[in-house]
Amino acid sequence: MNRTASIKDVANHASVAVGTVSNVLNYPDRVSQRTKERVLKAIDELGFVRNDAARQLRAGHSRTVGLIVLDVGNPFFTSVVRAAEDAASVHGSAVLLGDSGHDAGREANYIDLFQEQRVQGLLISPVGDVTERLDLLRERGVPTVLVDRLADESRFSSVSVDDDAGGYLAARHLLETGRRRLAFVGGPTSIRQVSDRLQGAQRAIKEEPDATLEVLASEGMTVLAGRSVGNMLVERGREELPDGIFCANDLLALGVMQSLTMTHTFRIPEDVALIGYDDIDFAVSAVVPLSSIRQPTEALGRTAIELLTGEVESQNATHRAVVFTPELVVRQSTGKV
Amino acid sequence: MNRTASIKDVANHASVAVGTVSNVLNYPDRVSQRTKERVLKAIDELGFVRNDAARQLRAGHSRTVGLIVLDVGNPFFTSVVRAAEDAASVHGSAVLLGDSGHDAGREANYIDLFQEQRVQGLLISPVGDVTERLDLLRERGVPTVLVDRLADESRFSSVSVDDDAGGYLAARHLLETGRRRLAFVGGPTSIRQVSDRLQGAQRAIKEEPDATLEVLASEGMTVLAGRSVGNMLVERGREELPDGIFCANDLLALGVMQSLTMTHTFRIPEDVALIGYDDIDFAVSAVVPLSSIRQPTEALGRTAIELLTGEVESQNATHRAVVFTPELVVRQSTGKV
DNA sequence: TCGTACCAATGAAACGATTCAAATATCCGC
DNA sequence: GCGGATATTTGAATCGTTTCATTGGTACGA
Repeated sequence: MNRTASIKDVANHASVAVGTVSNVLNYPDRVSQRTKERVLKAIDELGFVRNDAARQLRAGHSRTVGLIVLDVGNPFFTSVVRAAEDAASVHGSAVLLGDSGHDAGREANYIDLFQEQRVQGLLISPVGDVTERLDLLRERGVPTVLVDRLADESRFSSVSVDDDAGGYLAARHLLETGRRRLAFVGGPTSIRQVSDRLQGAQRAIKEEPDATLEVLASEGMTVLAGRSVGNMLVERGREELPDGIFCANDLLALGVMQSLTMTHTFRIPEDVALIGYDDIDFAVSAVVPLSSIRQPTEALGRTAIELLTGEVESQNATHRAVVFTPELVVRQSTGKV
Repeated sequence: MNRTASIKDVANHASVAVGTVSNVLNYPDRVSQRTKERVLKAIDELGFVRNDAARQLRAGHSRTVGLIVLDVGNPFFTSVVRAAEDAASVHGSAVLLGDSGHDAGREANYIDLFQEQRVQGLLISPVGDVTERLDLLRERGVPTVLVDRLADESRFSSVSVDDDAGGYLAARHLLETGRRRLAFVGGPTSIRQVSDRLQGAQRAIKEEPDATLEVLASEGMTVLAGRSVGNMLVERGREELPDGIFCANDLLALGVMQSLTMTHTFRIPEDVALIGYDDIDFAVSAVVPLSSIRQPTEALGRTAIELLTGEVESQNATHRAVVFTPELVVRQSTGKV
């Protein structure tokens, strides 16, 4: 088997020194036209491909950035990943993607792997409290940016989305379309996102003296959990029904929608308005297109890379915690009555 | 800034030779207990982390495998990726993931990147016809396995799922539950998956003399496309309605289901049975839980890695095209009447 | 005491790229 | 045709690891 050609083989084949070949690759202007052509021809004929390991050994660092997310299957992260890849490629870096799947062990494996790869920096949506691990990384010169988690600015930079603001936005929208007896569906409240969104909603309610907010705890954040909450509402009957429902994510909202429409008891949005959170692809193609709160995932990914690049370039850059504000997407499910 | 410690620093700190440190790392049995302890202590104190670039430069190859998929957001691929990662880690390799997003340019970038990284091999779900590119790779000693595409066994190994068999399975199931006037929804037929699944369905129909299959072309494979087909069926009225519908994917099926149930004109499965394809997460939580055809994604990912590992180890292994058979998942939407 | 095994530890060479000081070639004006 | 400036090319040194032939020690039997 013919081992892949090295820069030395190219140099021999083109009858030049190895340094010249390297210059053709990295500083084409330093090389005369004639020589350049000869070298490029040799590269082509031998099918030469740079060996990144040697490059990076000499350079002392790689041109890659590590990114560890909780779940690549989650559209939220998929979108963040894509934006990060695009932003990184602008800086001439590639992204090494790791999926921890909410598993601290897998997460640790990726951190180790990325350290061995000498990534320039790490973007991580951490499973639990890994700040100690990350402190260690930082001491070793691997800057880290937390994704979708607010960080103590004295230690790390971070990019996150303001869930309280999102909750406010959703509730405020229901109020502005004339609803007064609101309900919040979500759970368990131990999930930070759930409690923050609820808190935002409560803040909006306080601004309207005649408005009320009832909290309906769900068992998880799935379609089925939403459906059982919905069934419960249907049994209550028209008198007791809220006129606006805010679900902590779109899956719950779709479940609630199924219960309400399936039994033909209530109409959306005439009898009750419904709004979700996350703006997943399905929201637009629900039976009644679902209003939702969209998170600026592209901005998250892009900004994460930019913060990281900043820290890579100047070692003692101060850290920044960037918080994005989500956006209201109005569809038929919260239409005016 | 204190540069990360090298094996040389560890050797000095522990007063041993570099070779000994290397042995502690790679062949612990060759080193005496006392020395091993001293070295490990030094490693710990200096926070030494292996430099993978140097390792791989010396070794001549990396311990990574490249995997390029069409869309990481697609649950099908997400699952394949996860299985591949797990299988690779058993072999002590890591997976570098690339998302081409159906874009030939991005795909080419990843191929280049992975080649520079000297991946051991490449798993790819190709955008178009990249067999020429891949032939080149093969010549340069980078074995390649095609994923979700049947390959000419004389050139490449591949793992794929038998869509014809899946189509047969779906139609056969409808027939076995007593349906006779079937409809196939899907399009455009230029998509191989669509035509294969249709072909399988037609095969099943031929086995039942009194059964018919009508083909309803859809504009794409989305929920909305399904809904417009569904609306068309509703307008036809009860006389003309098929009693079993097979949709080329679950999104279409969900759209059809919305149309039929939303108008309260027809009941599923009493008036018409409905089956989809892919068994996405949503299938189970549809208004009427959707029967579907599940593809063995874990087996795909695992087998892809195994085929690749085989080719990595013995250069001139013969190629194999492994075709998996999908599986029927019965839920309420095709219940017996 | 010597010879033979065997076990541990050593350290130079190699992997393939980049860098940079030094050597050489080319060009210009006179 | 020359001096000096500039442009091009050269090749040894370097990055951090693994490998492996060699050396140094220790134990044992004769």
